[in-house]
Amino acid sequence: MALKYKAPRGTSDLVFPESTRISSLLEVAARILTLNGYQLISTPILESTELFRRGIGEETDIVTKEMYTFEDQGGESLTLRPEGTAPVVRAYLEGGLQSRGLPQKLYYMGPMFRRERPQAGRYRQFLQIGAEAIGSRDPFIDAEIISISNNLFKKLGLSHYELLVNSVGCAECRPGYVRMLSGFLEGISQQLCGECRRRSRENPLRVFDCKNESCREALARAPVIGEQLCPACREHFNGALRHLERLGVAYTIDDRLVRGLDYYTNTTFEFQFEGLGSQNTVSAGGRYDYLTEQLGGPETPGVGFSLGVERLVMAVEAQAAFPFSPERLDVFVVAAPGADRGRVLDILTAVRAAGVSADADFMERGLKAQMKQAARLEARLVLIIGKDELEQGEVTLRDLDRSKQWRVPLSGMVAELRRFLEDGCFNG
RNA sequence: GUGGACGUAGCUCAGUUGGUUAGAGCGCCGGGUUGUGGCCCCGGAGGUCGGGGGUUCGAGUCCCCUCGUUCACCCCA
Repeated sequence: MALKYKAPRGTSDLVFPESTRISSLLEVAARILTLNGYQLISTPILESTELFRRGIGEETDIVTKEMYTFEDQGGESLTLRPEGTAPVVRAYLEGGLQSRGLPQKLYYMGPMFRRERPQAGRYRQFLQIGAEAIGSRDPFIDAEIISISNNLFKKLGLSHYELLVNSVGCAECRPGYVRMLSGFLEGISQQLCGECRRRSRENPLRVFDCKNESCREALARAPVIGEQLCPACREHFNGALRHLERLGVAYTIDDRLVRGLDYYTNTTFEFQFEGLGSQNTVSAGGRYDYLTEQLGGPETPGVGFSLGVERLVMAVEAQAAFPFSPERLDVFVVAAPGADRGRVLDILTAVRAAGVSADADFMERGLKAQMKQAARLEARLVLIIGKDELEQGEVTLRDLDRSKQWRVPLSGMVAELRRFLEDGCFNG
């Protein structure tokens, strides 16, 4: 209990069976992504600090107080990645991926790091699955990006969630809107909570996140971005919505939906779930048409999403029985009196070589304890070898689920194992 | 960064108005005579009661500090 070493705050160890659940979730996600033409990209967990400062925005919470930043021995400032989009765009530029043709459709899975106070659904190291489509401005690809999360949720049997979408405009229309909103906020500042007054100055769009009743009332008549979009943005947004409808993805327009990262333009979206506590966004993202330039590249549009795997797991646990069962051990080899360890090793090796998973006792336990171990591991079969079997050139197989056992000649052992594991019964 | 709740065996928890060697269930290890798991019975290992300080003849029980966990705010995946 008073252990000296513990996992750092906000991090955790993933052990069986959670570890296998996560890996099958990742597999399902990868399949869907691949099905949609996205290819895996893996970028370093470490990037130059400047990449995030420029990419995410100097004034964002992430950059100002949540990054794990340090100087390495050479005096270079590095940061544990707090998100995946900026690194992927950096890799796109650095690797000259545009020469492979556009759009580049890339996905990633891996840990992200943010130094926040942990709570339900929020960790300092967390897993994200994300995808980026770089090079296309077509609203169809916005819809595709959004539908991928939706497909994954459906595949996992999830239903109690809501997709919120909005458009935050572009360099043409957003500044005008922000000025209008600021003006409005000044007028009603008396009615706002201290927190909202601070936000009015620093990041006006965020006032819409306030849960305070009186603030919400005061904001009821606030100008809304949807009404201030320039014609191009309006058309783009409508296009994305039409495509979503065609894809059968249900959405709700939330004209107060604002995302925290500076790079978003046009389409933004969030999938919110019931029953997850206060961190209920499982997947979110949007378009970022200026990010590439921001990072020193040519003007290139892009759109993407990122999905919190731990939150996804919470959603699955809250709503559905987990749709995947872990793979069982096929065979546990038990040494009965008369069989030495060499024999066990020979059989183990032969069975494994045949592609059948197998394990055995490594604690020098007695027969009974070995049986117990086999049961604990939920092996489908126990293979017993002892004096009798050796004398007759056979092995005993025992079906733990049905408590039935039978003998087969050593020469036909592998074939019988395969037959049993396929048919699931002892008598073919 | 702010606030609330909680910290007793690997896990879930008991622990009476502060009183002698700190308990249960589950789990783990072993046994219940010949080579067989799950049920049952018996036995065993395992705790500086998160840590430090204080009050007291005496503290798991009271007080202070500290660390940690957790939930919420903030923010976000």
